[in-house]
Amino acid sequence: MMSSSDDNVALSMIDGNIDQDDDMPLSQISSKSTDTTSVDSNSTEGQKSGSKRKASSPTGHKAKKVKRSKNTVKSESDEENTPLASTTAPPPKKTSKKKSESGTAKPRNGTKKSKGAKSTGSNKTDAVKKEDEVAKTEKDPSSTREDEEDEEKYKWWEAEDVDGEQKWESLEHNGVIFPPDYEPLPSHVKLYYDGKPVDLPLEAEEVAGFFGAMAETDHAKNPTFQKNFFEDFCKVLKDAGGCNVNIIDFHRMDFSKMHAHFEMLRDQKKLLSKDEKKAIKAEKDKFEEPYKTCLLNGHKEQVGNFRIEPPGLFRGRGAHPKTGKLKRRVMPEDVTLNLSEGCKIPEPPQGHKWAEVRHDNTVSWLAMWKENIADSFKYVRFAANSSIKGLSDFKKFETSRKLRYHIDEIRKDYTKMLKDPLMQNRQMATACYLIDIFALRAGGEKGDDEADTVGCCSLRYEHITLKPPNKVIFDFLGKDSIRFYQEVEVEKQVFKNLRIFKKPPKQPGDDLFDRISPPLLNKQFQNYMKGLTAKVFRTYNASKTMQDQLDLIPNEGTVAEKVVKFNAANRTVAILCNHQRTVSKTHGSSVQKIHDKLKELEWHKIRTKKMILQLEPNLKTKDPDYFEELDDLSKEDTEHIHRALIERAREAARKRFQRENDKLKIEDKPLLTEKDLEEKMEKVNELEKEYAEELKTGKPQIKKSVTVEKLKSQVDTLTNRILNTTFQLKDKEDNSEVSLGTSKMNYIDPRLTVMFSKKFNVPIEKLFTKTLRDKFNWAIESADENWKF
DNA sequence: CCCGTGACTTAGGAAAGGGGAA
DNA sequence: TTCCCCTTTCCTAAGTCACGGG
Repeated sequence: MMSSSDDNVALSMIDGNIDQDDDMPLSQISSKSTDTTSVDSNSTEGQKSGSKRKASSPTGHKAKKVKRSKNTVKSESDEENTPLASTTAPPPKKTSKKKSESGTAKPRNGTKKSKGAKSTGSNKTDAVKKEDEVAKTEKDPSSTREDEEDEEKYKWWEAEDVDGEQKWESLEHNGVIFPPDYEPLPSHVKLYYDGKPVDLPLEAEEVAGFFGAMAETDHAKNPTFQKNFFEDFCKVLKDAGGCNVNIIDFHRMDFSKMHAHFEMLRDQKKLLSKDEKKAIKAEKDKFEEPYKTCLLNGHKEQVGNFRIEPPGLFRGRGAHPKTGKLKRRVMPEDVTLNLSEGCKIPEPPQGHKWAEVRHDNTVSWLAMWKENIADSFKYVRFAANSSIKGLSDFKKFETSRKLRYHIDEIRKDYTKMLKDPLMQNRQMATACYLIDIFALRAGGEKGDDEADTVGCCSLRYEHITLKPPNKVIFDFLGKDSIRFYQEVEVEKQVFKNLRIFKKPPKQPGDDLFDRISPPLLNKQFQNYMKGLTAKVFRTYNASKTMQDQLDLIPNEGTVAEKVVKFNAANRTVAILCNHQRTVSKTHGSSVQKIHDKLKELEWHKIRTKKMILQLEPNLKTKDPDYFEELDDLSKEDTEHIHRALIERAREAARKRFQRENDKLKIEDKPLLTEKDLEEKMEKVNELEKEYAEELKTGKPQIKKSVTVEKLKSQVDTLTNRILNTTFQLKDKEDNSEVSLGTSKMNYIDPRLTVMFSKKFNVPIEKLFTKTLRDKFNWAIESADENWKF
């Protein structure tokens, strides 16, 4: 499928003379140093040339990653870096913000009015405002900060900025919650092997149980998952002393009894009465209370994940080589706490001790442990509504917002650099283009023991297909193994470059961008603006897109309509960022259901109109438009609807019968008999006959009491419902595989949403859920209807 | 100067909750 | 009022990126 013809031949030379060798994939160059500078990499070359990655499978999956040595091309330094470098015109003003000035300083321009006025008195010296470009004039007496400890939320954005390096002054918390100890299964619930019950030691039973609980999931059917699980299970079993059966083959194990047991437990839980559930919840809440919050600089703040992750089987996403491995139980001895020196240290669980207690105020985690799958750290952190998270979120958006002062120049520069004679620079420019235009992620290198996913810099030969004159088809798995598939048109020069990046001897499995890497890219970006990295482009372009989309919405219509339009704008952003969700298993049927409902509503409406005509036949000539749709439904459709209605009526009758009987049984009264049921059914049968007749004559029966007025109002109601349902259907289909939440939560500057809410008079509750309102409280309180990204 | 480590953001799916239709 | 489905929240995996030490 990689149509080689297009890709490989005739690489029209780019303008400028390009050193032949410069075009050679790095991995092929052996000792010559082409890039003027460098490539003195000979040292490393040896290994490289031999080890180039090959596609290991027809599908083009990588075989193994070889570290590439980046040294090689060192930055062509400076001067020939026309680059993306420097010259950058400094943005207007803006000098102010450096973090360095902790405290004091700054409120450059003030605030937007009013809002602030509410409780706290107004002046926000705050970080938020201070950044505000809108030069409003009010000055701002450096404010008095309130010290009240009001338990109501501490408004960090109205306080002085805090310096960057240090994350907190004081931090006090109650530690973490450990998962409950393993509870052995009842003795009759067992794993079976070759049909025989297995007596497992507790440690192994627990692991078997992890699998048993998920026996019916897709994970459990995945061979890699099974293999990894089985290896770890066998190891645990062996370490625990083995069991009565010699277990050597995963497929001879039978988890069905275990699985049934867990299902039963779940059902049981579901069956608890409302009160019981409530009581359990209350107890749980009470227990968790102390862990939910902590004291940060004297202010109460929420903790995010205060629960240590329970043991289980690792559920990797996509084709993860380690999926199914045992995630071992985390003990207090694995956990490092971080809090203020001198404050009370939370007690570790009975008989245990903490791995370490640290007092590092340059980090923002409360506790940490090492996880055994990827050997990386897990952290207990503040919740999204905390000041620490809020501040860094705010900074993130401010940084991306500043990109607007540089974006023109950046675009100009990379466009120019697309033709640079130096291969590395062309790669750099092309990558910038892709990141900027298609919102690709940076794409760092990944290991063999991770899922094979890519971003910009790690794109490989097989991930793009070129169709002259300038069409590119991207098809690769990105973060979370979500597919990125797009057929797009690109700048002529980008197309040429990509073709060169695929030039032989490159082949499937090879990196397109073999001379650059995210760090290199980011280093260039820093030349334009402090804090500028690849990911900032995603934030910038997402928020910019949102702003532009919102600007197109007319300020009219009902709240519901405006919300729909807002969501449409949101959707544009989500599509830009490729935020997907798997269509729910029930999606197809639920769409079908809405279709059916729609048909039924139409039928109902037509039928009602027919009734009107029966009452007053001359209306048809008076208002032909109104009765135009009378023949819209085919006989088959009508019949189909009739049948569905009848069937539903029967079903309902049966259910009602059942329910009544259940009730009578409890009350110990005589039950209804089959005959009673038949009676009920008889009514339905009559209806059926009525419909059959109606189908023949086309004339519905009319009850005595109806009037034309009543019928007309029924028609109106139906018309409305049809309209609403149609909208609902469209929304559902448009949204079926797009996830709006991720962009709303991470990419769209929340002040845009707040601006929309205020300007369009849409209650913020319609746009932000409770959690998002908490998380973005700073935005809600600081942006007004004129705010601009 | 790497390159591994550490810390932090971003991400989709599962579970829980809640509100509307029957 | 119950039940079901959609929305929200929880969970934790999977990215990005800076930095420090050999």
